[in-house]
Amino acid sequence: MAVEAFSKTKLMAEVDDDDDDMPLVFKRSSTTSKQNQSNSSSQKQDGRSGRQASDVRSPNGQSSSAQKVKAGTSSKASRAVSPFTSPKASPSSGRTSPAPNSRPSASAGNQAKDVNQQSKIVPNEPKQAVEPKSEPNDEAEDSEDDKPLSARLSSGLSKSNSSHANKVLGTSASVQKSRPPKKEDSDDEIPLASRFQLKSNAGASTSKSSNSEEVKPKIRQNGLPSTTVLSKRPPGDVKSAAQASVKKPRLSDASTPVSSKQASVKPEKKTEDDDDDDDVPISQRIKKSVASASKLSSAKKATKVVSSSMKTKKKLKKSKYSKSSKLQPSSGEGQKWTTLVHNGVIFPPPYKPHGVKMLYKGKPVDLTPEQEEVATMYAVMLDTDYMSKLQFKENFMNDWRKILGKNHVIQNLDDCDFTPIYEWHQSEKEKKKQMSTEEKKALREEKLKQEEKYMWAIVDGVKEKVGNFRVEPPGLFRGRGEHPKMGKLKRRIRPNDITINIGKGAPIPECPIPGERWKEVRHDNTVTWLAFWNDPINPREFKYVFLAASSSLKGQSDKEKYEKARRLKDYIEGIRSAYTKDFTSKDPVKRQIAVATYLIDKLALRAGNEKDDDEADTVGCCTLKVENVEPVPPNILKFDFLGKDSIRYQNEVAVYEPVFKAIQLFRSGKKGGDDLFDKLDTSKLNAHLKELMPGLTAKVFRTYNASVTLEQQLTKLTQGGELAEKVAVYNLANKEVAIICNHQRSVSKSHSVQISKLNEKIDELKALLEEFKVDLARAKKGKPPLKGADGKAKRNLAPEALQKKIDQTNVKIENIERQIETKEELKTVALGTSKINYLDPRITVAWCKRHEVPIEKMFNKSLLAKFAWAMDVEPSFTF
DNA sequence: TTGTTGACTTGGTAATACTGAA
DNA sequence: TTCAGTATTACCAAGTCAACAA
Repeated sequence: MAVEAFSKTKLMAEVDDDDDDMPLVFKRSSTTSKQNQSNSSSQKQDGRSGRQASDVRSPNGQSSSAQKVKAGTSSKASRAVSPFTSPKASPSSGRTSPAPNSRPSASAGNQAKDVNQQSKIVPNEPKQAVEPKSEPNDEAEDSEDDKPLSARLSSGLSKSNSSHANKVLGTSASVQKSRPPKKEDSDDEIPLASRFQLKSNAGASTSKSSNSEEVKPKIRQNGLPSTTVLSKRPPGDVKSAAQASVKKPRLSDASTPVSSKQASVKPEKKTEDDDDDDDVPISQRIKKSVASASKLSSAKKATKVVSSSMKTKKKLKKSKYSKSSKLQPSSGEGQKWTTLVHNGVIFPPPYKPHGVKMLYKGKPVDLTPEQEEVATMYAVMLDTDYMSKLQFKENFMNDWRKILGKNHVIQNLDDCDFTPIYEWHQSEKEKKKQMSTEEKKALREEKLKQEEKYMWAIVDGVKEKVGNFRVEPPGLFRGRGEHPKMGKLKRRIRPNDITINIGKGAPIPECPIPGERWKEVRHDNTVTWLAFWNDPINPREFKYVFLAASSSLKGQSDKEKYEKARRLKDYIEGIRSAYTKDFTSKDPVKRQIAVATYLIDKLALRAGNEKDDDEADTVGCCTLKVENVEPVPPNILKFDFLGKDSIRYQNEVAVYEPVFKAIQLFRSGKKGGDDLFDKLDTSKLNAHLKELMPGLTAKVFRTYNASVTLEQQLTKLTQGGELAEKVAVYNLANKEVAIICNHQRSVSKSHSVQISKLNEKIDELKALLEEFKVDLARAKKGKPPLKGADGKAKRNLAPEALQKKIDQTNVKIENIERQIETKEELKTVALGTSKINYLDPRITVAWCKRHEVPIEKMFNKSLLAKFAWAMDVEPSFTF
């Protein structure tokens, strides 16, 4: 609901009126529709124990050590079922052994195995790469739990469409020069993952919606066109926002006008591959490949439209909107807001000493409140996996020692016993849990009362939720993977660490700690943060306070992200043709760029920025090490590395021969820890991508592939039926995306218990079933039923009634079995991440509208708020 | 040209809230 | 009403990427 324009001097608390209880959705309902219309060597191969709890995510809760067991331990390797691979596989490629224990005794299909077990692909005929030979999928029924997520995707798919699943991981553009891709054949818009199964559905999607936003001026929610976004000012720079407007525009920004040089022609359809034109920039080559002059002219037209729209913007600014009494957002270049009012941040309460004494060499020790606070931070982590990490303990002790002082009795962590504090903490937790509902409610209300004023900001007169208004409390740094700084003390943040960003003329938030003051107050309207402080663990980095995901600012940027990914669809064919050609380029840089782009496109790998020594040793595409990619002749690449958050990525893919050879070449003469792409980094790669499409960066491919996959899966799998079936279809499609993106989660602690319980239920039902069968046989002979297990006599039922009971019990058993199956399948797959970050919500909304599925079934309250901008999309929308 | 910095997005897990069966 | 299982939210770590500085 829109909030009236608000006096800057008014206190925030005053506007926290009734509408607080209103749903956050459609806050600016009057304008949302407008929006929619417009617009290393040290990386151990085996010891990847990075994660806490289940460092290397095991699907069955087994420890990472179990996963260290490598090739040859698996009795039966899983089949090549990667979305990008052929299902044809040979045995014994398993890198890790299946879980030796803790498996539920479910049916074979449900049995949990090691998620990291490898899949293997049998090569295709290189020249027939697009249509490789179909191979029998003789082990398709195998459990998939032991496969990497990426390898699991197409197992289900291959069952339905094995011939497609047999494709080599490749570009849709044929590698054969003489065979230009035919439009009707081309499924370039679809990631390979989806293409395997979706080809048959080509054309099934509805017509593209009228969302041709690229050529329209971007409209902000207030109806004003936004203008080119400029660079941001570093926090250290205290220049005014006005000064910021002289900075050069960001090339990547979607709103940046396309320069004539940059405006790469949409490479819709290629005629024939030219001769080797390695020396010609790819963008030029794409242009060259454009089939007709008409397309060229249309591209020019598009550029013109963009520029004319820019003119329109200027006109609008001058005529209509500049007269407004209130400055409009986007009225300045790079400007994110015009007025910004908020109340700053809330600090965690000061430490309250508990007085519980820890033991040192068996004796209680007196600690000062400060020393006790740090000891408590450690004590509360006694039941975590960090306790098994030497680095954590060492870092903790080093920092604690500084607080204890040189001559303190405590000298050695091994002699410390934190159990009394741990137990005190547990009992406090328990007490809290035992509180009555009323007490809990009262506490909640008290907290809300204290925090209420920090929860909201007024941005350009509209009340918006603030995301993280609470300052991070002190604690021990919980770095993921083998983070070198884990266990270090994250000191308490004070007001004089914090820089506030607020509108000029807005009341400066009162510092909540008496006698202290903010470090700095700025009025920078080119950024969206409300406050920041330096990260105590890595002082060169910052912690920001932003608006919540439901805010218009975030929504706008979200929408731009998806629109950019959507634009990639128009360029993808040319991009794929271009990199395919460069696989064999004489220029080693071009060759590396081509192969890297291919991997990013096909495997949804992250870009892979360089990392410092004081960070966990993880990699992305550009930082892959030689040891992370093993070529297995004739054309298999075996990937094994730790990606973001130290999550292991394992996959085996069949690739085109030129890619395979290129990888072999990149590896030659290098050691395991050397960079595979030694002539490449993310900035070079992204600079190259921008030549192909304005604003294109590596991460756009992830969004693109995820959204395309979702759409294609939904199209393919939706077959009507009950609501529950449709929901299941959506979740299945969501799962495919999560697998492509390698979104893993650790198996919940209660998973095996839950499975056991379900199995017990099945056993009970089966026993019952047997009884019914006996009774039925007797009833048919006119005999009474036998006594029940409890010894009591049973009712004499007619054979028909007994048959009905048998049928009902069978249905119950089937349902539970399905439940087990779903639980097993999803136990290591995180569906939420892709939904929040990668799937264009308009695909979901449009699908829901087409199939009469309530959107609430797909999006929870916060997602509905986050995606408010997508809610009025036409049912015919296609990505 | 390369390295650094700043701003923002992405991502998994712990904590908390909710829900339905016993 | 309790409790277990599930869903949601909060938290904060860890990425990406563009601008800027050297």
